[in-house]
Amino acid sequence: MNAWRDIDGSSLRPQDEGRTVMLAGWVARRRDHGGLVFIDLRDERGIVQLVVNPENAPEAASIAHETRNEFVVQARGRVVRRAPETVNPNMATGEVEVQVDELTILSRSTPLPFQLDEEGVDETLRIRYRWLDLRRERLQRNIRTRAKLTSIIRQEMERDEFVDIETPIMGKPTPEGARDFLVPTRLQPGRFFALPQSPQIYKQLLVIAGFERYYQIARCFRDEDLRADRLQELTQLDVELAFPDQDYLFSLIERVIARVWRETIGVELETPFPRMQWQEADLRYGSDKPDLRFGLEIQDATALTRGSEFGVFANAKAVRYLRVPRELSRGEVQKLEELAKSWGAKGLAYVVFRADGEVSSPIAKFLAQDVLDALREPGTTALFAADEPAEVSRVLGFLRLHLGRELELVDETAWKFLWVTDFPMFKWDPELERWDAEHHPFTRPTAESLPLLDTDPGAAKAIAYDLVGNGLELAGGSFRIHEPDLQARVFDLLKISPEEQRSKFGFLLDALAMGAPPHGGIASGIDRLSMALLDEPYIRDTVAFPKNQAGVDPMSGAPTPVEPEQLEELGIAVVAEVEPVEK
RNA sequence: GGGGGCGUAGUUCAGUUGGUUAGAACGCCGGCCUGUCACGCCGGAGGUCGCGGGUUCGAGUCCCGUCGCUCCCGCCA
Repeated sequence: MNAWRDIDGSSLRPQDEGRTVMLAGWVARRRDHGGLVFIDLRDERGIVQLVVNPENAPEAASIAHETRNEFVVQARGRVVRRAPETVNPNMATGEVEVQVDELTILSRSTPLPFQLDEEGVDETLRIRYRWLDLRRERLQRNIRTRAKLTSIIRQEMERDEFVDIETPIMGKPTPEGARDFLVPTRLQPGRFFALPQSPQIYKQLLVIAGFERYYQIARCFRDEDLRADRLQELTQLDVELAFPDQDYLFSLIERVIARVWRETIGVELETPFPRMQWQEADLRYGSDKPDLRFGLEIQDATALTRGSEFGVFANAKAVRYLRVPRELSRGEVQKLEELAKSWGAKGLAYVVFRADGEVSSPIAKFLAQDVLDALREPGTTALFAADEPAEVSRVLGFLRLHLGRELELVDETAWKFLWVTDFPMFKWDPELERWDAEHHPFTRPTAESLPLLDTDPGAAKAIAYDLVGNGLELAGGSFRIHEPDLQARVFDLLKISPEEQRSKFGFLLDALAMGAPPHGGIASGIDRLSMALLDEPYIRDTVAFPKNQAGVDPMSGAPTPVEPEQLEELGIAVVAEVEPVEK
């Protein structure tokens, strides 16, 4: 517990008895008793109790009945040591109280729209009155810890001589990736800047420009749907360096994270973090960000069920299963199947191996005895997905996470970090009938994968990596292509025409052609890192002024319609139906 | 774009198979008590049950629509 301090910054301690002090803060609680008024005064460091004789300070009595309102008062008084028997160890107020000689109300408060000690308050209300919500202890902790986090990041980055360089917020729309937020401009009516989804191209240009070690704590914007762990406006540590070395880059990030964990929450992380290739993560966990706080790994049964009479198994490219360490009821499995279907599964086959040796399953009769024997593990349920390998991975990956939570398999006390490496270069987009960059179009293929770009792009691997912590993607990066001809080949694969390449990335291609060193980097979402660090289920509570899930700020009302004159200047006509501007 | 959950007092919530005047706690207002600290005691104000429509003798409750919030899928290089 931090000590309460005098307005001059010195601490208040029992040995200060008799000292005259001046205090200012919020009234957290007040009571009156024995002709005295007791006020719990709160500042950012803690709570101290003021004892006021209303004869000395009539203002204290005037706030007598409003027990929850947040008055701001200033008080002058003497420090009094409290008799040990009068100190309630459960109470926030400590060994010291202040006998007040003079009390001034600096600021009054209306009744609050919600109480600060109440849980589960409607989020719209919390964001609308964010200045109140932020007074809560948990939010104070979150925002202050986040500040500590960015401070440590800067110290560590600068220790390794990375240079902090700002890049434009108003830039060029990006054809790949997320939807852009657009910014019109009066000087060029009808044209738009885009807010950066990341400073990707700028950071490459900076390294090409001779800043061999660049970093920035950058704002990024993506006009996509929000989630409990996703914001539209996010902050990331952005890092790029020339002549990159993956081991160095990993150790740099590990050093930052280990120090943050140690100095903010007192947790000693073991470094270096383990590494796992993407393919292994996909097979064992059905995810590129596996949560290693529990087992329940995906098992393969493709070969085993190849000759099965069960057509779904016999014909599927992949048959895999999760072994649930329980005998699930039919109702439970049905619920799981519905979930699996909502994730795109065609069905969910299951076999319950009862503790007594019995097998209960609608598909058991189609499975040969030796197959059942091979799978048998009494007291468990095997849940099967059979489909294309990618589909099976996806569905079982979701199912694994769901079961981990549902069956409380997750070790909530654990910190499980790992690097996922060797991502594929591309994934096939069946709708657009073209390859899509798994990471981004500037990602460097591994040397071994270069020949595959022509023969089998789907098998090509990238020098790309993610840092995963407790199932959250906490950082991601890659080495970049620094040869213009290789970059053009990758653009070709992504079906970006030469004309498009020129118009959209001409400046990058030009820069690559003028002596670009090998380079690469990493970016780490500060919001999500804070979320992991603080064990916050909602990323919004790591941000001082978040927007709601609809991307609206209930506090200011933004975004709002604008005056017709403003649109006129910008050369914009709005076709959406919106309420006119509120005056 | 799709699916789930929620919407009742300022706040958090309860509200039975549809049935008198819709409740509790906290907060707020008034009074009392008086070294209190989740203070206590007495009293009071406060509700378009999100909105619209329907079924019914009767709807907070059932049905349809709609809006808002939230969680998830898609999407997020």
